Amino acid sequence: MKRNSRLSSTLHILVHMAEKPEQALTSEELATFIHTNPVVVRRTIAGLRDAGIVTSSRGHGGGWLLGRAPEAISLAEISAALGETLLPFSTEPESPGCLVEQAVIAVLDDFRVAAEKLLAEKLSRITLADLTADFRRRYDLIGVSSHAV
Amino acid sequence: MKRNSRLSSTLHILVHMAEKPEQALTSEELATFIHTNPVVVRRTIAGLRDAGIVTSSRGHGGGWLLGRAPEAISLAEISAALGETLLPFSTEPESPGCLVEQAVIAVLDDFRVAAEKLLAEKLSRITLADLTADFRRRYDLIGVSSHAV
DNA sequence: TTTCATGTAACTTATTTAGTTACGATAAGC
DNA sequence: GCTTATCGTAACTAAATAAGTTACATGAAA
Repeated sequence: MKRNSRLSSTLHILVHMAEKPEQALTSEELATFIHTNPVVVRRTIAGLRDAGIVTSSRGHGGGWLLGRAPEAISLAEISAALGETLLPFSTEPESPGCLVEQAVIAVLDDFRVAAEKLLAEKLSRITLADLTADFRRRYDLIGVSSHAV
Repeated sequence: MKRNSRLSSTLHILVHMAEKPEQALTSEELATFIHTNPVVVRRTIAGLRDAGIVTSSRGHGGGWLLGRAPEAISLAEISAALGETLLPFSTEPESPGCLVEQAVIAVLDDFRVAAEKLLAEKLSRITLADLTADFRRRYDLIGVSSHAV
C-alpha cells in the first residue's frame, strides 16, 4: 500500500466487502486486494469499526462485514473514520507572538473551515453504493474481475 | 520550518516583504522569520520567482522583492507556485486491471477535479493584500510586531 | 578585487508511515 | 477441553519524504 492511498485502499476493500455481503472476509483476504499484510489492514480500518461502518468478529469463521447497507455509507464518513485530513497544509503556530503569523493563520484557518465544510458536503453525497454500481457497470462491460499484478 | 507548513511559511515571508515594498530582503532575513536557514528559503520560494510573484537579485544589496502589487497576488497562485497539492490523497493505481480499483479511482478522481476547482476558486479570491490588511489591523490594535521565540 | 548575495547540487538528519514479528484474547469445530 | 482460526495491539524495522546543512559556482556592487 502506497503512501496517501489509505482512502482509496479502504474504498477498494469496502467495495469487495459490499460484493460479498453475507461472507465475512478475513484481514488476510482484504490484505491481498490492496497488496499489503493483515496487520496493516486491521490498523487501517480499525476506525471504521469504531464508526460502525464495518464489524469484525474473532475466531474461527471470523472476519469483517459491512456494518450497514452500502447506500448508508458515505465517503465523508469513511474519510472521517480513517482520520484523514481533507486539506494537507498545517497552520500550527511556529512563532507565537508574531502578528504576521497570526494574520496568516487566521486567514488560512478561515479558508480551511469553509473548504472542509464544502468538501465534506460533496463527499457525503457519494456512497459506497455508488462505487459498487460503478464497479458493476465496468464488470458488465468487460466481464472480467481479475486482480492483475 | 515544520512539515506541511510551506504555504503558511511562504505567506508569512510574503507579508513581511509586502510591508517593506522597496527594500530587498535577503534569504538570511527571510529565514529568520520562519526559523529556518537561507537555503531552505531559496528552495521553497524558487517556484514563486518562476511564477513572477517575487523577483530575486544577486550580489551586494541583492535579495527578494515582490514581483507585483499585493492586490494582484492570490493565494491560489502562491499555492500553485509552491507545487502544493490541495487534496492529500493518492489515486495512483496499485492493481492495474482490477475493476474495483478502477471504479474507486474514477469516482475519487471526479471528486478531486471538482474539489480542486472549488478550492482554487476560493483561494483565488484571497490576495496577499488581504493578509497584510489583517496584519495591520492586529498591529494597530496591539501596537507590537515583535517576533517572540 | 573583495564582499555579499543568490542558485543549486549533494549529503545528512528527522519525521512519518508502512511493513513485520510476536503474542494475547476470543470463538468455532471437533 | 483441545485445536485451529481469527482479530487486537504493542513493539520493532524499513522505507519514503522533507527539512536541514555544507559546499561551491555565479553574479553584481562597492
